[in-house]
Amino acid sequence: MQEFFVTVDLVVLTIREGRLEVLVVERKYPPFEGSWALPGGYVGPEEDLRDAAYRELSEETSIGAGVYLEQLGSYGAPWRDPRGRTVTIAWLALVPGMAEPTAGTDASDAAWRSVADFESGALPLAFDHGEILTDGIERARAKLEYSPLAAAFCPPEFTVGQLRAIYEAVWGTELDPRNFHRKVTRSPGFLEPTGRTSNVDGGRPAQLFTRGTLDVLNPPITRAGQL
Amino acid sequence: MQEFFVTVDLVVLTIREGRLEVLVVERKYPPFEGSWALPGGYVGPEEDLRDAAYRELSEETSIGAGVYLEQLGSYGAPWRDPRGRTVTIAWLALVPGMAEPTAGTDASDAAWRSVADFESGALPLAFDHGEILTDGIERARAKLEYSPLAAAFCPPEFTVGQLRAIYEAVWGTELDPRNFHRKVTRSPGFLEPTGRTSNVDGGRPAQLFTRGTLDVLNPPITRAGQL
DNA sequence: ACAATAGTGTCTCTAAGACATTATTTT
DNA sequence: AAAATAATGTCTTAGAGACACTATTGT
Repeated sequence: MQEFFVTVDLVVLTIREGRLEVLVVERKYPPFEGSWALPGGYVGPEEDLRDAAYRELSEETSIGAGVYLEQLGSYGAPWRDPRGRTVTIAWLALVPGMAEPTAGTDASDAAWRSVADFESGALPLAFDHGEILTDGIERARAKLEYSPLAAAFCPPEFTVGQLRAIYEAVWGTELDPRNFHRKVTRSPGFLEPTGRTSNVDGGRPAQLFTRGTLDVLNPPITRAGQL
Repeated sequence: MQEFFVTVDLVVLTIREGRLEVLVVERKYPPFEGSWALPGGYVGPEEDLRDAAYRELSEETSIGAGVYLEQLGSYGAPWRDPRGRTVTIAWLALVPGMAEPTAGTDASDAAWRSVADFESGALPLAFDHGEILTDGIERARAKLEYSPLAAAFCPPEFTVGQLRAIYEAVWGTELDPRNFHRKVTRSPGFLEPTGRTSNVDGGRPAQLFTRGTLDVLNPPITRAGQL
């Protein structure tokens, strides 16, 4: 009965300057020395999988509790790691835009890179991390449709305009501000008004909201068929 | 660096006599001797995860190629298996109703049991397989909404009535036959008419269809708000 | 004839998409 | 004043849900 190494790898996405970005680390030792890879590491002897993912996330960013973290899937092709038979459990984390990566404690320098660069081929990744990242991006894009998850990219209080910017960055589309406003404000439980306002973007001050308690958006926000 | 055992476990669902059923095996050795469990087993030294899942499925049922098989998730709580630190990759398989379980080649007797029994607590499962099955059932229910996956439960040619019975069995609801007919026949790519008809259920002969090429149903079939 | 199931059509209502208009701020 | 963004309202249309009605079989 074969024994395996088990790791967790993280697809950490954020929005910075209106772009969807991913956290990558530079590998300092072989294999793939000098390449970019997803952050991750070995699961501890008595550590739960989610705890391992959360620990790796804490080590690479300044992100604390309350981060959105969901399991993405497992990858275990026989030769995916030349050091030995390794199965990795990939996790998807969505973090607010102001999160800063931590300079590498464990043999890595972490940096935000744009997802557009990855998708154009300008950011090759070590191991099968390209496949994992592709799956993570698609998961995030799909989830925005039927869940209020976009708020996970936002600070605790945010405006409808900021929320719309999240959708536009993740989907790479433009959404009608008026229809979007109607949709999210009239979906009960999506947003909770705080009564406060913000005017950081110029123009009329916008109402500030916090995340509501809704967890499934029905009917969904569709990304097909709008320009 | 800890080494782990890695297994695959299968949530195999089917529809028999209008009921949603799950394939379970009786454990013949400790731990959990005599209990029911999900079918599964160890991943081979040079075996891909999907191949391992497919191999276990073939060993337990008469199902051949073309079965729908998707990864459900990984479960790796430290003490989930008393024999040692084990991570399992769970897979969801949907098989047509006539599939028969194979009497246990590897220390198990396989049987179909109704999901209703499981959900009422009448079918306790070994290890954390109850949690895995709960997740698998929910995944199947959710996927029927926005994918043409229900056809995976059907024989190669089927009627709209048979397809509707799948939805009703999986969701435990009743659907309006006329609205359902309109929905599935007017979703381009969902169904391909064969020109043939069937009248096994009495009444007017029904058109036979095969699965179409569609893979995402937009707009979805909703399970909320209909009786 | 009657029961059963298949299939079509019609009506209402919700919500998406397109877009006009007003409101409130900064420059 | 002009530009920018927020917020509300109107119109059209697609599609869900409810349900009447016709079609074609077996008993």
